[in-house]
Amino acid sequence: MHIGQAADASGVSAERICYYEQIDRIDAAKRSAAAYRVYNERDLHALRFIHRARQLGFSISKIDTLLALWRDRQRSSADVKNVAMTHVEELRRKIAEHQSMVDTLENLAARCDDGSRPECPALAELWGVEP
Amino acid sequence: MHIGQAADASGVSAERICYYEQIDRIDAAKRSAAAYRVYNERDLHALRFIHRARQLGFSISKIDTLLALWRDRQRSSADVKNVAMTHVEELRRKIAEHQSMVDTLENLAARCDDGSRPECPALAELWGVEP
DNA sequence: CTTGACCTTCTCATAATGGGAAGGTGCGGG
DNA sequence: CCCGCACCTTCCCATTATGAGAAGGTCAAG
Repeated sequence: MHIGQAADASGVSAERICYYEQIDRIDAAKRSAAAYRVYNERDLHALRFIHRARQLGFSISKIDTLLALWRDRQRSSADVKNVAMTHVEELRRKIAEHQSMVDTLENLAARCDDGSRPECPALAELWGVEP
Repeated sequence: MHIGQAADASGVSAERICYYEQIDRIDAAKRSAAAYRVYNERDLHALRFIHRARQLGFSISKIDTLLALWRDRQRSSADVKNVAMTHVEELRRKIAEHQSMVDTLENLAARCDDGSRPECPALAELWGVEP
């Protein structure tokens, strides 16, 4: 199986697969006589794992940790859970930040006239000039 | 006022100020005899505006739009509000994405044993192997 | 054999910032 | 008056994760 098929089957684009290989996030694929990368089912599993973890917002370096835990037969569930929960806390922090931006902006917008007069108290406030 | 003081007074680091100038986001500062950048109160206003807008999550290019609206005497409140509300929608979309990641991860984690046995259903599921 | 789809590597680009090197400047103290 | 330190200048590289493109090699079908 060549890289294009592996990309289609895993959801990870061919360019990304090359990139992951380049930064040693995945093992270098075996090569055909013509130096084409060749993938097997096991490789596909790794790619699908990475795809899924990216969807869940894990950074590439965290995925590295997760893959290491997976390879480590002595890994404990608690370790995995720790990584996941640390990540959840980061996500929650970002959510809170974004929510606070939304709140502030809606407050500003509520005071921004819908009409076409040029004065906009909200913009003025952003600008640092009280209306 | 030199760049360091402008940075302290505006909350925008000196490097960022140079960067914004470089990409034409702000007007090039006047220069002293020794080619030092010199800032006045008006410049500070612009920098503070940018700082505030960054805190609210606006991208640099959206800030460009906002600054253009500010400079445009014909601007309408509605235009400003549109930019802000489009941004709010983006923020909300990100919040929803992150929240859905959190939900998925907490579901997985709930099924991940706290103990030290090596099996972790959550990781296995990520890996694509049903437990 | 030709054609088109696919593969290779290398390079550049993105967004926004941090950091450093090499060199010039401003100013207060000795 | 000069020293030294803090500050400034420009230029360049690194980051994160990915997209895109060029120039060239390969495979398979017609």
